[in-house]
Amino acid sequence: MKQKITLKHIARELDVSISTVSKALKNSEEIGRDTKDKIQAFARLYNYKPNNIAISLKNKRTRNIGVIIPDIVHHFFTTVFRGIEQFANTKGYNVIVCVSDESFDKEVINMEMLANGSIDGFIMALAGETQLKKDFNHLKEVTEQGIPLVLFDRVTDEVRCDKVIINDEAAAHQVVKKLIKAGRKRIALVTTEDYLNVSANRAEGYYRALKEHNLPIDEKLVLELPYQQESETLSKKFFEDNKMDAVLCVNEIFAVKCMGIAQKLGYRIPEDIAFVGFTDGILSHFANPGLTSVDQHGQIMGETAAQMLIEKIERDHENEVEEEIFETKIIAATLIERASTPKFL
Amino acid sequence: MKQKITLKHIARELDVSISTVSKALKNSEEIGRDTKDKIQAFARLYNYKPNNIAISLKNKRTRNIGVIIPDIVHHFFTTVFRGIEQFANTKGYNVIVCVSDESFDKEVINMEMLANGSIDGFIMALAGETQLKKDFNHLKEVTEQGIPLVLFDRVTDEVRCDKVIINDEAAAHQVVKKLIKAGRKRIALVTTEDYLNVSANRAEGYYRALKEHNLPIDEKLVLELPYQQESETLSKKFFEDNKMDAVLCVNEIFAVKCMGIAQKLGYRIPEDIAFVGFTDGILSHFANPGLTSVDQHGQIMGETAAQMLIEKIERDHENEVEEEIFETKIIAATLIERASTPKFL
DNA sequence: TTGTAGGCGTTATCAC
DNA sequence: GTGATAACGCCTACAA
Repeated sequence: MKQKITLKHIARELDVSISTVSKALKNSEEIGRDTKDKIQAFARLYNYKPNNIAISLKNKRTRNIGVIIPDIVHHFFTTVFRGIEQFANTKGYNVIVCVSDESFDKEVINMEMLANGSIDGFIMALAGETQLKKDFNHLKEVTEQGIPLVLFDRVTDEVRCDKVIINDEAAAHQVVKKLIKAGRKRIALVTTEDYLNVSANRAEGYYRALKEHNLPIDEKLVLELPYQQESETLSKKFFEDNKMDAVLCVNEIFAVKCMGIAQKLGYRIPEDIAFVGFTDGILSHFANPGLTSVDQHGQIMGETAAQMLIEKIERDHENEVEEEIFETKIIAATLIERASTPKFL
Repeated sequence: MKQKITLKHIARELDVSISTVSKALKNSEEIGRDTKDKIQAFARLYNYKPNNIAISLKNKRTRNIGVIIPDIVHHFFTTVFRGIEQFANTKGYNVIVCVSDESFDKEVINMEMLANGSIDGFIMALAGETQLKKDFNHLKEVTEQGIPLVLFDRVTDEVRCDKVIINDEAAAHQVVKKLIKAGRKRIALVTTEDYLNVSANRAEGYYRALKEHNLPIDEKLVLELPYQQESETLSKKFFEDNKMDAVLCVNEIFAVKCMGIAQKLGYRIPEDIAFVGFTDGILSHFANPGLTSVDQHGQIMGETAAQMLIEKIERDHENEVEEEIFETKIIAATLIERASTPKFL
């Protein structure tokens, strides 16, 4: 087992000082040709690589970015993560991921852990519990310490930091409008409890479109399902009890489930009922019929977040002074049309 | 912006030495009650937290584990990752993820990057390109440096290290046997190019079952699809040109695609053709009909890998000496039966 | 051209 | 009881 070699080892072997070695390996002009050659050859031979930790300590920067997301087994977050990872990598950053599991406590613990020097900045989407609790002190502490933070998707107005979101409200609004123009009149909404800001925004877009077209708002056509739990009976009852000709779901899982139920009840899709989901993932793609779905461009969101974060990190590192300017970037969602809706114009 | 406070700051403020502060915060018996109280109170007030990087440098351990996987937007890997992350977290470890994107070069770069002090050990699944190239020097170097390594799923015999795999061969064998017992005679296999060891193993199980039951092996019933690429035409032709009554696919995406094609061609599932996939993910669950699928227990695999790795890390850290004993743990896959197959006994 | 010294933040050993 | 010192591995301003 050949241990990692350090500057000290090289210095001892070659009988020079540590700083000479350090400079030689940086090809400094200060050092003489022969010594440089000798040292560089030796370093190559023993495959010397500087120790990241030591450099981090010295430079007070780790080139790690911390990502905290509610769930990793979830297409959207996974996609965002890929965007973050890819962009970060091109800039020489590594990514440390922690999963909050929708739990406030885990989010806090993970943040504190990483904030003690492990990372140069955070990218995160709030846990459901955090949004419910509306307690953002852990975020505020981190930003007060001068650690850059970028929130995406699940964000809050109560923390001053950079944000990346999609235009949920507008996307939902546009979808419903298209459904109305296609002649649908009884349009249902299947959503989660509304403490998730994204669901709330999508619901608003839904309501706005109905109002604009003078369609009655029928609360019976709005179904709230528990987030990430089976609830077959609730949804079944919903479709048995109500007549509708279109359904907007705030995620693709709800959409695919509901399509299945509707199909079992004998409805034809999209002739009798049209379906639209959010999160254009693998399910939408392979559903039968294919599910028309709002693509949230997770990867772009991730890249954008990573870019904003890294820019801030590097700016902080150069200028001591810091004018606190925060941006919120909005990614435009796009509708992917498939067979679960009639052709829109 | 209140900067992070260090031992030094506390020492200066309270006019004691750094080592006194360090000891006081560890509640050392050496330090007097009053000084301890004073220091602890001050530390709490200013929310002192030791700097992870400094501790890492001192202790030569980071409490980070490096995970390198071919793809994160992939249900199986995601599930494994969740297992790793959860287990690691309970043991106080963080996880740094790098995605190799099936590329040999990226795998090498990422490994080298992390190996320079950023992590205490690796968990990884080999990139497709690496398996094709059969070049494992980067793995060998890392293990020679004494960094623990656990391979999972995509493993190789050429590297001596701990491994976690599922019994792919046996699982495929069992599935095919069940299909035969259910009266199926022309059983097809849809697989990837065979440099992916998992696909190769599954194919072997398939062949073995056929042989054991004296069924002819018809190479026309074996379809090799390019990994992760659309290939609608290839598969369509396959179903048009061949008669079969069952299909085993090495992943759920292939299975769902094929089911769709078969359905369009007018076959009833499972009456005319039964379908079984590997990777019991979201697609199998929501497919129509539900896809019978081999559950690879990704999460358990991840937990197991993390446990093996962390045990080795901690053992290494205590005993200087190291007897090189490597294990390969085999996770038993289980078959999740759904509507795409006839009821098995 | 090369080396010394100090520091990044922490801990452990040993001296006072 | 408390503090000085050295060390982890690296970098750099300054001396020689």
